[in-house]
Amino acid sequence: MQLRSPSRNFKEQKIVSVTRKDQVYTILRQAIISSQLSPGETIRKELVAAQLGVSRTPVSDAINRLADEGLVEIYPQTGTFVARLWLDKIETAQFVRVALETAAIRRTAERATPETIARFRQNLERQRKAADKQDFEQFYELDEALHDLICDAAGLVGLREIASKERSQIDRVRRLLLHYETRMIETLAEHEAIISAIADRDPGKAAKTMEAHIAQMGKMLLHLRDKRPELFGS
Amino acid sequence: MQLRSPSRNFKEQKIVSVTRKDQVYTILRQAIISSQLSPGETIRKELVAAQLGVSRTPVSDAINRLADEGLVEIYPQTGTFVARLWLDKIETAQFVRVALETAAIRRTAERATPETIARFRQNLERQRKAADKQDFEQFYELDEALHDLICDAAGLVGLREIASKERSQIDRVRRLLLHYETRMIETLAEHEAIISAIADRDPGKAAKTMEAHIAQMGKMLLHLRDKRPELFGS
DNA sequence: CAATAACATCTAACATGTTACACACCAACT
DNA sequence: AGTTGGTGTGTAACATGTTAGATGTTATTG
Repeated sequence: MQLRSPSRNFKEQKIVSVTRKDQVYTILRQAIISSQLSPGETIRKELVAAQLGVSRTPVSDAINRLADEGLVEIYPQTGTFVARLWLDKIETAQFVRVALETAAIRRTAERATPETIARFRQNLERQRKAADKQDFEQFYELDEALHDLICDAAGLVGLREIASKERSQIDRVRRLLLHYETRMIETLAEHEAIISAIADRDPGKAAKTMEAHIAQMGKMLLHLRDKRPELFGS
Repeated sequence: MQLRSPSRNFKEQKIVSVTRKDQVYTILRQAIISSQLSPGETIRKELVAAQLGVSRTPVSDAINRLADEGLVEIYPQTGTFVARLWLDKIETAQFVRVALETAAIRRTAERATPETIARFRQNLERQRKAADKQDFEQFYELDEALHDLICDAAGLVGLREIASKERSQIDRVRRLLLHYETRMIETLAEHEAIISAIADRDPGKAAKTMEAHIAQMGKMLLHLRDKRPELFGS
């Protein structure tokens, strides 16, 4: 009857309520990005619900969110599938990624403290070790951590989440291109260029490297499409 | 029993299935951005469902999506509210907007045909007329249409949707700042600068204008916060 | 009288039942 | 044989019932 005063009264800060749908979302997202679930594969909500011991509702909610993110394709009254790879969408995601990241780097370069840069370098150090050991999993974990660090260093609330979401397509593609083992070295070189650029306060330099890197990735994607066309759409 | 072959068989192109949740989403989003629903206001799912003649399910789905978009705040087991204005989040949204838009403009400038530019100018023409008539509604409609045109001209699939989503916060703020009637003229000037920059293939020029514009908007937001603090969070 | 604990109330989260529709399959017809 | 139309099946979309928890209020206790 009496409406509660609009939220001024309660916790202003976002409560990190981990609901079931959040958990399901996290699990499925991880499975998709890590390619445990392959592009094109059917997702059976009911089965997922049973396996996770929840009802269909939180599963549907999680999948809706993943559909927004472009990680699953929902065909009404027909089925839900792990999103296939669409070259044009990947291109767009690359574009958005570069746009956001160069802007973030520009901003970070202006305000990075020595401690921040030290943290970057520490991350790079560990990346190098992971690359030496050919530890893909560890490498990509550090890779994402570095991107998060850069976003955080830009000092913009919520930027990390936005960037992470827009990157999800690309994160997935990267995992699929893992076996092209030269990638890690190249990626590492790119990261070093980015960090140098920040240290030197010359972000334009980093952008150049990124562009070249992406062109390279495009080529490998075409190669992958020849080998495994079933992963691709269109 | 037999799983249908994973989607290779059916329509590859996105089916524009307008489900109820899509409709509810569109209606609510429009209401929020146009400030028919004020920041901080309570949203009663059940009431909305009754008013629209649907069940609670599509309403919940739509609201979840709006929460992802940052247009509503959901407090579990407590209530759902039209998102209040958070200056730091608006700052982030501005950052993302500028990053995406300058990148898009840069790309568009490289590939814009005379026809595309003519379409831009036609839009500007109509904006000027709307500004003369003080027709806010029409003006902002054209404004959004121009941004869409620029995104489309960049030739990247899905970029328009991404940009539009990330802009929603800002679109809402703009409407709230409508009464500062000088805005339309300023916005129009900004748009003219952008289009000139594209025509001259000098996107750097447009970025400068945008920055100034945003600084101006920040000042007005602080003013609004003094006058109507209930619209703001934090 | 202040602090606190029990309670009532309202809501989102969750569970489950129902419906409508897209697609596949097969039969009939040209 | 290729095309068309009817039918069955499985799924997402939708409806509705139930549960858990957050908050405001009131009672209780020191």
